[in-house]
Amino acid sequence: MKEALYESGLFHGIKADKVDEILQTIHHQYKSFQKDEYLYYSGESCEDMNLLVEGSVRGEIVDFRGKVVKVEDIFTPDVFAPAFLFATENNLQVDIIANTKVRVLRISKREMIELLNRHPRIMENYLRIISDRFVIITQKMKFLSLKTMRGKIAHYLLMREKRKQQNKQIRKHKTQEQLAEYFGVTRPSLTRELKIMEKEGLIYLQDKEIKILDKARLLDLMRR
Amino acid sequence: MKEALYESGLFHGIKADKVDEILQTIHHQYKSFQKDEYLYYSGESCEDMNLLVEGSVRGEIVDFRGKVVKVEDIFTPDVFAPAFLFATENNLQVDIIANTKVRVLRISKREMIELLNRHPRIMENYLRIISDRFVIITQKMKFLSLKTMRGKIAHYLLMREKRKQQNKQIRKHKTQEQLAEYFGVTRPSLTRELKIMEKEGLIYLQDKEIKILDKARLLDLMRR
DNA sequence: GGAATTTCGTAACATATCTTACAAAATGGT
DNA sequence: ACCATTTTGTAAGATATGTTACGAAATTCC
Repeated sequence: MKEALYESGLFHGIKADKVDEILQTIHHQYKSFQKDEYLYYSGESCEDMNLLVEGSVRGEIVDFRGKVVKVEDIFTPDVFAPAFLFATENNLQVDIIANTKVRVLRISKREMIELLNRHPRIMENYLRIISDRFVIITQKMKFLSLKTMRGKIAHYLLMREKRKQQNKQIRKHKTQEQLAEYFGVTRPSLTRELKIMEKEGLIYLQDKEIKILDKARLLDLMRR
Repeated sequence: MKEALYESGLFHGIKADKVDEILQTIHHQYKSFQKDEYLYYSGESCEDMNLLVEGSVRGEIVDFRGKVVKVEDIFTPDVFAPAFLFATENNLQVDIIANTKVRVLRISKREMIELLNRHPRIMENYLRIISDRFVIITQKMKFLSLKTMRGKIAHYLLMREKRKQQNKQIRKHKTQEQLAEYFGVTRPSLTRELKIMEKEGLIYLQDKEIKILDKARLLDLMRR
């Protein structure tokens, strides 16, 4: 659990014993949550920095009434909702829900500002964390703005391909059910479209995996 | 033009002569652009902080092929693309285009970090700027994730209402053409839906303005 | 290895939005 | 006040995706 801290983006580039030393100089606390417990409700204001040291949480966008889209999963040892802490309107736009048993390190905004001022490295780290999250959400938005289901499928497949080639984390296989949710469409519609794309020779469905056959035409699909 | 600096979020809470003094200690430059000139292309890496001191720019999301969505307009005296400067993957996801004749203050990343370390107030300001932008884009995403056109119309109208009541900038009337683009639908479809909603007594179309008649039912529409 | 559960394939029909086209109405310039 | 241009209203047919329902195939559990 402590190791999570040392490996976190927040303390990146700072030696373990130095991290301990720094933590002794500031108020902080650990808090635990059960699986499926809400860490924050949408609309609630965020007064603390939250660093996951055990487990994972998800952010879900909520509208005035019901859930709409899962934004993303955050895993140990990442900070979640880094931006809402410092925003003028610091009310969370999302629900934060524990995927598993969870433990977080909490540091108040006031203390956090102190920390950032005293430790240039942590400041740079925190800026990077917020900024990276911003980039991710921008990409997500780009994805949502794709109009057709084909476009989304093509985008998803090509990104996955790209990640594989860069040897980044190869994430586990998603079921069509999960994919459909990710795309914001219904499962039967997704299946239908996938089969049509297969007939057209764009992709190949094998062992519940989706293989790319015609990359060029997939790229073409994303025009609109 | 100088006044823009003093009123900017970046130097908020810092007196004008102090701003001048600070600027003398760090390298910086001013750069001008014509209307419609590209300040940055999507994919280009961002190595400088950019503070608008004259004019306005817009960010446009670009896909592998064509434009998709206008993200937002940035006006003097705001910073644009504040997150990309510090992101690990610091390639811009958007095109930045001059809406008008534009002048920007540029400070390199290295100098910027110096600045943030030396001046706690500027650091807090910069964090707030990034964070606020994050909140805006999250809201935008929330909007995009609304499935039905009715939901989007309802959301838009209710937000506009809210802004009016808070006496925030009352933006100029949008044509149906512009609204349709904003919603990502075609113009005839929007007109049709608006007329139907009018018949149902939800809204009232008068002088090209959309008036709210039944707030409660509009709220209801956003469920899905 | 058989039963229970999950995942996938498919079909018929419903609905929302798009496409294209045209005309009416409003607006702006001179 | 008139003409040119923009904006809005409308309609018919096309297309994409949703809904519901059911069976087949695959996977997991005991």
